[in-house]
Amino acid sequence: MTSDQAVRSARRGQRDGLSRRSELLAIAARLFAARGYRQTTVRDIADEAGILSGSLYHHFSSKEAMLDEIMRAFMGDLLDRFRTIVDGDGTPSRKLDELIRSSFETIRTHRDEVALYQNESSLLLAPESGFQFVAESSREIERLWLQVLHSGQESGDFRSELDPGLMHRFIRDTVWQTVSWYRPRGRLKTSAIAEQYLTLLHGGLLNG
Amino acid sequence: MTSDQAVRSARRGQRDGLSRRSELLAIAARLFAARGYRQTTVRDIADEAGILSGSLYHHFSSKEAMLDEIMRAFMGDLLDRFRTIVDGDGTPSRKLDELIRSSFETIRTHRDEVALYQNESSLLLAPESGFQFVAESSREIERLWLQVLHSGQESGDFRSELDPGLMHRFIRDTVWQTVSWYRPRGRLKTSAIAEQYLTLLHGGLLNG
Amino acid sequence: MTSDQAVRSARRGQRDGLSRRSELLAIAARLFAARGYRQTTVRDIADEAGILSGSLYHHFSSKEAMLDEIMRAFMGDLLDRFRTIVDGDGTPSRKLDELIRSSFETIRTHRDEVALYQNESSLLLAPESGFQFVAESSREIERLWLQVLHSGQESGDFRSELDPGLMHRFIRDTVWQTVSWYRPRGRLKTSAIAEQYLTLLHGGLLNG
Amino acid sequence: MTSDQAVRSARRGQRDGLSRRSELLAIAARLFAARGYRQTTVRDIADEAGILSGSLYHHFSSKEAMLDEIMRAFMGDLLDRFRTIVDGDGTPSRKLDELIRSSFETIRTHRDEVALYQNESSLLLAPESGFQFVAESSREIERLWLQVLHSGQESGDFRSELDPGLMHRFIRDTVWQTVSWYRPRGRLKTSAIAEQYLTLLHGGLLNG
DNA sequence: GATGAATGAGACTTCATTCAT
DNA sequence: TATGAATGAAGTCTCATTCAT
Repeated sequence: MTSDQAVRSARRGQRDGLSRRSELLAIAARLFAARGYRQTTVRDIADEAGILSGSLYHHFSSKEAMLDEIMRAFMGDLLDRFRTIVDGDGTPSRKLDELIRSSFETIRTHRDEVALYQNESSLLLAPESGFQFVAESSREIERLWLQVLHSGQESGDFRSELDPGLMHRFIRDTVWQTVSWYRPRGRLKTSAIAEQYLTLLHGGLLNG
Repeated sequence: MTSDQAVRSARRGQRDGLSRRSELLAIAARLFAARGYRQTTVRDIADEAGILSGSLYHHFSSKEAMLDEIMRAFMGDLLDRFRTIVDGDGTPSRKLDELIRSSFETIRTHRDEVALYQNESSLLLAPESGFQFVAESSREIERLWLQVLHSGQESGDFRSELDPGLMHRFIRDTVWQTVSWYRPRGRLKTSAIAEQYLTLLHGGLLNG
Repeated sequence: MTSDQAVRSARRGQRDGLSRRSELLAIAARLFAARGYRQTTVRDIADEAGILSGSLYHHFSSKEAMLDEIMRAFMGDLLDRFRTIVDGDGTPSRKLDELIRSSFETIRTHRDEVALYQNESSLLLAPESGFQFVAESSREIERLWLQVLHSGQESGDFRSELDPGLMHRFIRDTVWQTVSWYRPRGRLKTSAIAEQYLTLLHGGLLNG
Repeated sequence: MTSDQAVRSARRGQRDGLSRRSELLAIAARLFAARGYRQTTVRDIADEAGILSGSLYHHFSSKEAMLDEIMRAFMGDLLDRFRTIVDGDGTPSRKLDELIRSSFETIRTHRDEVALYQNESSLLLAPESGFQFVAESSREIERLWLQVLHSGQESGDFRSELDPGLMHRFIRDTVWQTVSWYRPRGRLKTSAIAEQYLTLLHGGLLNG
C-alpha cells in the first residue's frame, strides 16, 4: 500500500457513515459502563470522539437514543445465543452449563454492555423508561433459563429440594455480577472463572 | 419559665434534634436506595421530610455528609457482626453458614443500606471519593471471609479444587445481589432464601 | 413613615412571595408581548428581574409555565367580563357596543396579554400545546358574541343580510388587532378608538 | 457529446435551476407561513424538498435570503396591483371597493405570503431587520389607501365624522387578518367574504 | 448540485448550596 | 430551626451555517 492509499483509506474510514456511528456507540458504551449513564455527559462522549458535543446530534437524536441502540443490539444478540442453546440438543445439565459458559463468554466479549445492564437496571427496567424491550428480553431470557432448570428437575438431574426460581436468581446474579470485578488483563480468564463456577455449582462447596 | 421547664425543653430539644436527624437520615437512605444517590435531589429528601431543601443544611453540611453518616454506621455494624462470628467458636463450615445467614438477615434489617452499598459502589469505593472507610471496611470484611474459607480448605471441610478468592466473590455477589429482588412482603423470607442458598452451596445443584 | 420603615417596607415588598411572582410574571408578559414568546429567552426575563436565569426556576417550573399562568388569569378575567355584559340587561345592540368597548378597554389595561393572545395564537391554540384552556375560553367567548349577534338579528336591530359568523370575525379581528398599533402615550385613547369604531360599525362608511 | 446536446443540457440546467429555486421558495413560504419563520428550521425546508439541509446553501445564501426573496416579490406585486387601482378611473368609493376586493383576492392567490406578512411583521418591519423594503412598501400602500379615503371624504362619498387614519387601520386589519381563519376548501370563497365585508362597511351593521 | 460531518453559539433546565430574615 | 430567594456551574439539546469530497 502506498502512503497515498493509506491516507485515502483513513479518510474513507472516517467518512463512512456506518463505521462512524459504531465508533461513537462504542465510545458511548465504554463511558456509560465506566462512569454510569447519567454521570457520563454528552460532552464526555464528544471529547473522546474529538468533536463538539452538539455534533453528536448529527448522528443520534439524544443521549438516550445512544443507550437504546447499544442495549437493543446487545439484548437481541444475547437472547439469540441463549435460545440457540436451549433449543439445541443435550441434557438439561449440559444446557445449563452452556448457558453459564456463554454468559461468562459474553462478559468477555461485551463487557461494557453487561456492565450497563447490571448497573443501569433501575433505568433500563423501569416501566416508564422507554426501554421496555430490555425488560421484555430479560423476561424471555428468564423463561429460557427456568425452562432448563425445570426440565433438569423433572429428569432428575437437579436436586428436587431446590426452588428453581431461586436457583435461577442465584446463578444469574453470580454470573453477571462477575463483570464488576473481572479484569480483562487479569490473572483469570472468563473461561477459568466459568469452570470454577461450574465446579462449585455442580457439586457444592463441601467435601464428601 | 422555671428552670425545670428550661431543662425539660433543652432535653426535648436534644432528643428531638437526635430523632430528627435519624428521621432525616432514614428518609435519605430510603430515597438513595430507591432512586440512586445522584438521582436523589436534596429537594426530594426535604419534600419527604416536609421542609424546604435549604433547611436540610441546618442538620447536615451536605448531601454527601448524609450518605457518609448512613454508610459509616452501617459498615461499622456489619464489620462488628462478621467479626463476632469469625472470632467465635465453631468449624469453618459453621462459621461460613453464619456469615451467610447474617448477611441475609442484614438484607432484611438494613435493606436500604445494602442496596446503597451494592448500587453506589463505584462512588463509595472510588479512591478519591471521601468514602475510604467503606473500602477499608470492605477489605477487612473480605479478609474475614477469606480467613474462614482458607481454614475450611485446610481443615478439609471445603473442596480443595476451588479457588478461595473466587469462592468468596461468588458467594458475596450472590448474597448481596439478593437485595435487588428481595421483597419484604413477598412470599420468601430472608431466612428461607438463606437456607436454600446454603443447601445449594453445600451440596451443589446436581443429584448424586 | 420613617426612613427605617421605608427600608423595611421595601424589603418586605421584595421578600413577599406573591408579589415577587407577580412581578416576574409582569416582566415575562411584557417581554413575551414585545419580542414574542419564543424569541424571549429565560435569560432576558431574569436579566430584567435582576437575577440569574436559573433562579427563575425557583418560582416557576418552566418558561411555558409562566405563559400558562399569564394567559390563564387573563382568559378567565376576559370571559368573566364578557359574560357579565351578555348576561346583563339591555338590547343586543347595546350589549354589542359594551362588548366592543370592553375589548378596547382591555387593550388598555391588559395590553401585553392581548398582544400575546394575538401574536402567539398558533402556539396557544394548537390542540397539542398544553394551552387548551385558551382555545376553550376562546370558543366560549365566541359563543357569547354570536349569541348577541343572533339576538340582534332576530330582534331586527341588525341587518339580516349579514352573516353573523362573518360579522363576529370581522369585528373581533378589527378590535383585537388594534393592539398591534395602539400606543398608550399616543394621540388616541382607547375610548376614542372605540367610539370611532362604533360609529363606523353602526352606520357604515358611506354617507346617506 | 455534440454541441446540440450541450446546448440543450445547459438550457435544461438553467430552466431546472430556475424552477428548482421557485420550488424551494414555495416550500419555504408554505412552512414559514404554517409554523412561523423562526420556528421553521432550514432542515424542515430541506426535508420537504428531499435534500439535506446543507444543500440548500447551493441555492440560497441563508435562510433570511429565502424570506427576503419571497417577500420582495410579493410586496412588489401587491404594490403594483394597488397602484393600478388607485391610479385608474372611478369614484373613491369604487376604488376603495376594488382595493378591498383585490386584497381578499390576494389572500386567495398568495395565502402564504399574506400570512407571513401578518405573522412576521415584528421581524419584517423592524428598522434594523434587513427587510426595510417591506416597511417601505407598506408605507407606500398606506399612502395609496389614505389617498382614496381622503378623496372620498372630500367628495362627500365617505362620512366626515370618521378619522381616515383610523378607518384605514380598521379596514386593513380586518381584511388581512382574514388570512388567519380563511380556509381555501371551506364554505366561504374569498369573493363572498369580500362582498359581505363591503356590505357591512358601506351601510353598517344597524338597520334603518 | 448534493452529501455527510462538523462547528459554535446559545437555548432551557437542574441542582447543591448559601444566606438574610 | 425553618423560609424564601438567589447563586453558579453544569447538563442536554437546537440550529444556521460551513466545507471537503
